Order: sequence, then C-alpha cells, then structure tokens
Amino acid sequence: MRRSEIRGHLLDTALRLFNLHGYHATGIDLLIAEAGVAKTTLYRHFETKEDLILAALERRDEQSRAEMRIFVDQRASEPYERLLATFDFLEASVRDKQFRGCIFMSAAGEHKEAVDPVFRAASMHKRLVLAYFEELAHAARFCEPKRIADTINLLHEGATAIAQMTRTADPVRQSKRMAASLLAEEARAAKEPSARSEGAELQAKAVNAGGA
Amino acid sequence: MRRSEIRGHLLDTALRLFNLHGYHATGIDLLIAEAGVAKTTLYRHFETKEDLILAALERRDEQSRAEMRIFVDQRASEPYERLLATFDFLEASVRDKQFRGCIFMSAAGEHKEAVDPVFRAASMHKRLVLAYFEELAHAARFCEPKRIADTINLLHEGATAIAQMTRTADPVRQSKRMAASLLAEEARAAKEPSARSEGAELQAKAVNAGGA
DNA sequence: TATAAACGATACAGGTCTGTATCGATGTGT
DNA sequence: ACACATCGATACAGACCTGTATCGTTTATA
Repeated sequence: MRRSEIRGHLLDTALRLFNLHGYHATGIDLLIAEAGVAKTTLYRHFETKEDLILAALERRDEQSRAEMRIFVDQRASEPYERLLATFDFLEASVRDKQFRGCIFMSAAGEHKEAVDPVFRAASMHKRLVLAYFEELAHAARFCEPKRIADTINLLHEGATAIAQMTRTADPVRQSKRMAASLLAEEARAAKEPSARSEGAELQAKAVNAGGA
Repeated sequence: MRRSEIRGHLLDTALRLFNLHGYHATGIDLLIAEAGVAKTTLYRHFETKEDLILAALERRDEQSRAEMRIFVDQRASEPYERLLATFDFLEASVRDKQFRGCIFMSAAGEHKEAVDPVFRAASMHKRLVLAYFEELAHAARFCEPKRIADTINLLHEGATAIAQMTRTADPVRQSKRMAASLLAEEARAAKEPSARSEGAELQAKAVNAGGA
C-alpha cells in the first residue's frame, strides 16, 4: 500500500468500525488489525485517538454532504422537488445493510459535553446539512427558508432515529410524505391563503417523482 | 441506608451517570463512588454491568412513561389535545438542565447490534411509547391510529435528536406546530374528502397510502 | 546509489476496566 | 440475645485500553 493511501484507508476503516461498534467500543488494536497496519504507523498519522475520530468525522462530513448534493442534483431539477429528493438520498443511506444510525448522532451521544471537540464536530456537520436545506428552500422561493429548512431537518432526524431502531426504511418514506404535506400547506398559505390548489399539485408531482 | 433502598439508589445513580457520560464511559468505580456504596454491594444486586444497564433502562422506561401519562392526563382532557400535550411533556424533559438526549437512543447507539439485550431494551421502550401514541390516536377517533402514532413518534424523535445537538427546546415547539398542522390536515381530509381540489385529493391519497 | 523518512513487528509502560476474594462491622429477624 | 444475611473497605486478578520505545526493513527521492 502506498503511503499516500494509508491515511485515507485508516479513516475509512475507522469509520466502518465506529459505525459498527461505536467509538469507545472500537479499540486501537482492532482498528490496526482491520486496517492491516502497524500501531506506529497509525500514531504517526494521528497524535491521539481523538484526533483520529475528528479526522474521520471531517472526512465523512465532506463525503456525505458531497454525495447528497450530487444525488439530489441528479434526481431533481426543480428546487421544490430537490427538497423532497433529500429524503430519497436518506432512504438510500438507510437501506444500506451497514446502516446503524447516524454516526454524527452516535458521536454526540458518546461525547455529550457541549465543549467536547467530538461533539462540536458532530454539531458542525448538522449545521452544515441544515444550511444545505436552507439553500434548497431559498432556491424554492419559500418566504421563510430557515423555517422550511428546520422542518426538513426535523423530519430527517426523526426518520433516521426511528430507522436506527426499527432497521427499516419505512420511517424515511413516511417522513417524505409528511414533508410533502407540510410544504404543500406552506405553498397554499403563501400563495392563496383561502384557496389551495396549486400547492397541492406541486406536492403531488414531487411525491410521484421520487421512487427510490 | 436500608437495603431495600440501595437497589433503587444504585439505579438512579447509574441513570444519572449514563445520561451525563454514556454507558461505556461510566465505570463501575465511578458509579459506586457517586452512590457511596461498596463494590461488593453493587455486585450483590447486579451480576454484571449489563444487568445493571438493563435494570436501569427498565426502571427509566416505567418512570418516564408513567410520568408522561400523568402529565398528559392533567394537561388535556380531549384525546386530540392529549396527542399534542405529549409535546409539552417532551419540552419539559428537554428543558431540564441535565438533558443530554434520549438515554434509550444513546443506549442503542452504544449497543448497535440488533440482538444485543441493551439494544432490545431500548427498542422495547420505543415500541411502548409508540403504543401509547396509538392509544391516544385511537381515543381521538382517527381512522388510522397507527399512522397517526407513527407521525407523532417521528416528530418526537426528530425534535429530541435536534435538541440534543442544539441544547434548546425550540425544535420541540416546532415539532408540536408541525404535528398540529398535520393532524388538522388529517381531520379535514377525513371529514370532507371530496370537497377539495384534485391536487389535494392526490395528496391525501399519497399520505394515506403509507402505513408504516 | 545514497540518505532520510516511513513502514511493520513487537515489547512494554501505565492506567483503567470488570469482576472476585477476603474480612471485620452492621444490622435484622426470630 | 443469637444467627445470619448484608454492609463497607480493600486488595487483587486478569483483561483491555491508549500511547511509546525499539529496531530492522522497505520505499521514495535527490
């Protein structure tokens, strides 16, 4: 294995084990055995286990947000539909056989103090995802993009949490329908406070578009 | 301290520390020091640490569900309002200075295998809470109480997850508003299914199609 | 090809973990 | 009052943890 690949390989192995067993339960010895690397090599790339965790979360943060952007852009072109397409991305993530819950929520759950660097890294990821939702909501010309983003975000988190327990993708599809209903209600209230046809049509179109 | 009180005191101390630091990070030595109890005493009441965790989760499960029932019953008398009152109970829980996320989600996050007894205990609690929501939805005469319960449940989990990261009660209040909006839409769709536009009918059909 | 950095393998230090063993003290029930 | 279970305190076993030290080998680069 080339030297330039070792760091990434270590982070990928760490992320896989963190996802499987958690952070405290994943020991350094298991990690280097799985990665096929000497302990000295690991500690030449990362000063401490916490540094390794932070680097792994940073890598996963960039990966997953980039993947979501690509997925959503390919799935839908209209901003309104893209907001709903984020649920299709989430559904694909949850359907993964290796899915055991959001690794950032797990990281925050095992490092609960708000000043803990791991908690802060997990929190930062969530803020960046929320900012992406707001970006989509702004592009969809919602008059309150922040609140729309909060809505989408809450449905995402709820679906992820329940999927972690039930090990099914059903809550994700349910949350998408809830999002469609709520966004349609938003559109109706914004355009014609008394009548409600166009928003529902938009919503129905968006729902039918996503069949992940 | 009387013997009959020791077991409960140990479980309460354990729950406090699990909530503060997590399960792996809470050692037996810290636990007995905080409880003011000898190690022999602890292991006379619980065979292993896992048994302690399971007993603690069982205690907390019964406590929190009983508290929620009492809170909701006192807060509202109409079944429909009681569904929304569950969010007020959640808000009170989240506003607690000691709130660091749902301890059952944390337990599942640190014991990720579906066959792990701790995971199963956490999963059982979630099922029982969901059954309570369904009980309320049934009393409120929704035609699909299971789906309504799933909706309430998803909003609860989303709000709890986000509150864990932001350390504010805002997401809980937001989720309550979302619940009110969704339940109102349900009630409208149930009462006058044909008085709506075509788009709304499509929407209602799509929403009704999903019975997670 | 020579040099320097990174590699693998291994032993080890120092700490922490769960769980047990031992023993005197404290009560509690009969 | 006597017997017995439970208590606290402590030492300890054995395993695991993170992180370091050592050393011979490989590899990249000049």
